[in-house]
Amino acid sequence: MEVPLGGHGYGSATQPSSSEEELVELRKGPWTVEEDTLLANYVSTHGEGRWNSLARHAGLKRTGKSCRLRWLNYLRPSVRRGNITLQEQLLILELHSRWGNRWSKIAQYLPGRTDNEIKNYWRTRVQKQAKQLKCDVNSKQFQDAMRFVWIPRLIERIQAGQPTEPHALSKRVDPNATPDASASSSETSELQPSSISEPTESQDPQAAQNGPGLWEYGLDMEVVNEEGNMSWVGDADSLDNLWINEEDIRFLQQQLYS
DNA sequence: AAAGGATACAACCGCGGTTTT
DNA sequence: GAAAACCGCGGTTGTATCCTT
Repeated sequence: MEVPLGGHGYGSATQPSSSEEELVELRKGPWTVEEDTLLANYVSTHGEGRWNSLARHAGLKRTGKSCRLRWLNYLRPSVRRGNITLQEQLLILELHSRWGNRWSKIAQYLPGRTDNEIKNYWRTRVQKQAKQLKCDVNSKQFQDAMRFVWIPRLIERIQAGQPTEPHALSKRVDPNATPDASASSSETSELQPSSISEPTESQDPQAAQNGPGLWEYGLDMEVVNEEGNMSWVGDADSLDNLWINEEDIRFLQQQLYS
């Protein structure tokens, strides 16, 4: 499948801005099988790095940046394929709460997953939830919703689908929560309702119309006030116990990659 | 079955930091 | 020490595919 230069809406081919070599039309857009083969063969022989010269010596009419991205996000043998598992979702949520959009740093904790993949996951899944709640993904209320609802539910489902020895994680899960029937599937990328609490009238009816959001996942908190702020049931100290710590992260990584 | 919308993912761009010349 | 080149990161966009109406 040959892709014409400048195709696929990525703009026309560009010229190297600072090269003293003859002007070469650079390709953009999707990579062809031939290009992938060239790149993979070259890297396997000469190793990674020095991407600009690599691109030239490999005979690729691509920028070094493009080659690097293609290798790291797609061709590299260690790239992990398939759905983001529950454990990985949990790690992403947890680590993002600590570091924000430091995708490459987060990716370090998920071997085989690329920063691009994690970033895409965040945008498509997590930001969707925030949108449904009609709040900013970085807002306090959404952070709290993740921290006190989403993450505990994920832990719950991981535990339910993993009949192993109880771990410290389980202590942090809401004891009143009931594992849902679909919890054994680790491939499901969408959260399933477990102990469902119906949205109240004071919650956004539009959000309820838009399908299951965090409200449907057993949100154990008080209603939204006039300012759109949520106040939580329970004191902060007890809720802090729901948070997972470094040990938990190591545990999850062991579960994932052992 | 077709059209339109939503979703997932690959790839580009700009920018800032680091290394090399 | 300065300039150029390189590298990596995060944000954004385009498109193929799936889903809904």
